[in-house]
Amino acid sequence: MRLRFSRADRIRTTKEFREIIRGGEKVSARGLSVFVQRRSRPGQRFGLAIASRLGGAVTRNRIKRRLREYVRLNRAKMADGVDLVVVVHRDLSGGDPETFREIIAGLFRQAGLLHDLPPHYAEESARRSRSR
RNA sequence: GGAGUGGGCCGGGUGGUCGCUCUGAUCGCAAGAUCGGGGAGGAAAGUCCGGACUCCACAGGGCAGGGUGGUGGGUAACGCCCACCGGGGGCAACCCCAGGGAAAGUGCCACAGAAAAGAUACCGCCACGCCGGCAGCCCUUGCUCUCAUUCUUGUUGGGGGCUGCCCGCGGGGUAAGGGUGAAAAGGUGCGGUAAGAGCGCACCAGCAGCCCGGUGACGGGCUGGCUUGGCAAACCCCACCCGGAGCAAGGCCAAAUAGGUUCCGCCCCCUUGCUGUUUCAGUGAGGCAGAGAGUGGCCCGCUCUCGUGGCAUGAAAGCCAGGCGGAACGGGUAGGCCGCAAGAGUCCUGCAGCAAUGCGGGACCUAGAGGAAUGAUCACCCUUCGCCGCGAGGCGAAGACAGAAUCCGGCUUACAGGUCCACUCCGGCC
RNA sequence: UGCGGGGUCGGAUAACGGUAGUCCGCCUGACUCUGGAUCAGGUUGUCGAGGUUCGAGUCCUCGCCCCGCAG
Repeated sequence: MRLRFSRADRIRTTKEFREIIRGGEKVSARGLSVFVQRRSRPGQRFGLAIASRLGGAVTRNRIKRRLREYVRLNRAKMADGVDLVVVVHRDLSGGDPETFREIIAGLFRQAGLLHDLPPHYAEESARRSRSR
């Protein structure tokens, strides 16, 4: 499986965001929240939201890009048939990428979305499958 | 070499892998795939000004409101830029200035001070007049000294006059002085005067007129009368500018649901009492074929409601209104597409101009997202710092401010570090 | 995108352009066996940078931050 994350995989309208946040199940940990709405159709869709008081456009974009990169590399191991909205309330732009990944993986595992291996194994297997 | 002033440029590089997005070609019914190409900034920022563009409004002008404010030029326009003038700062290069009007009017100037602006004001100074006191001199008179005396001496006895000084009062002159204040009625000096005063004179500051230079702000010279506090980023006056809203502008396509307009169809049957009374209409009761609602798990049953109203007519047809069902049309919401990337464009260059800039010539095409792309990772190099090492070098860390959202011209603010040019001052050497 | 309002001690809130107050808090002392209450004294502030003015919390310009409104 190719590791992609394109426009069709994103939640793109205010109405859908509101629906998922209103009706979804909420799990929070370490400055992050995720709202989960289960769907009957297959596939996952993600909406990423960064609180505007966390900083300027540069820091918010940095957080969002890191988050998106994590989702791109790891969504194959995550539950199917869900819509997710991930909300960031804390500035995670500092610090090294490894701890950032651990924080997100912890949240997803707590929400019961990530059934698989710990994150560094996931990284490792991803790299192996790439080189293969 | 040191210190500084003004201006320009850059602001990590190369390669590999995995992605995102736009686009060209090919393949594919489509989803998409393959190959090729493009993909943040000097401030993209703040949104402080000015335009382009779009829609609305509009005969012309004014008021209100807002903005700008030395002069000349540049520009599509500006609160921007250039040059110059005036003022201020710096030894200098150079920098800073909302820099029109205070004699149109209103207002304010705390504390202190006589007074903060109408100087008929207060204190003071000055001469004059009056009252009083003191001192000196003179006149007169009493007493005394003396044997005596009109003389002389003495007298802190009385009266009068003159002069000087002092206190008070009166009506005048004066604006020199008043030490407070951020600021004091042009300043300094000489003359002058009862005392004084631009009262007169010289210089300085300022004002007005004339002449000369300059497009002009203004500068220089001469002459004159002697003179006007500050604040307009207080109200205000003057000159000039401004129609309003904004790409979520605006245009096109266009579901579902509700509503609008038009058209078509349907709005009933049986028995019987009463009223008008030919059919028929109204009204009441029943039948229970039909529709709807409620109830019971369903068929079915039970209960309730509906099964038109008006005009017109001898009557029907008809017309108007209403209800139900169906079709079409238009507006419009979600959503989609356009607006939206060839432009006051970028680079090189000639001419005009002190310059801003203008007029030409040549070459080039350079982001286009929309809950919002431009990222992640690895290796090598570059810069800086720390540690180790005598050293060559090794290890580790860091690499500014910041992210397009219709576009453009400015302003302002943020910014590690690097680099280039011109100029000024100081020191040294030749 | 276009508007509007506002930043004053630790908190709340006043102040014509003229000495920055008031309440709560905090500290010290008095009172009390101690604490509380009470009384007296003290502490700390105009969002930042420029400008106008003799003088700025107040007026002007620029910046920073907060809150709100409209589509």
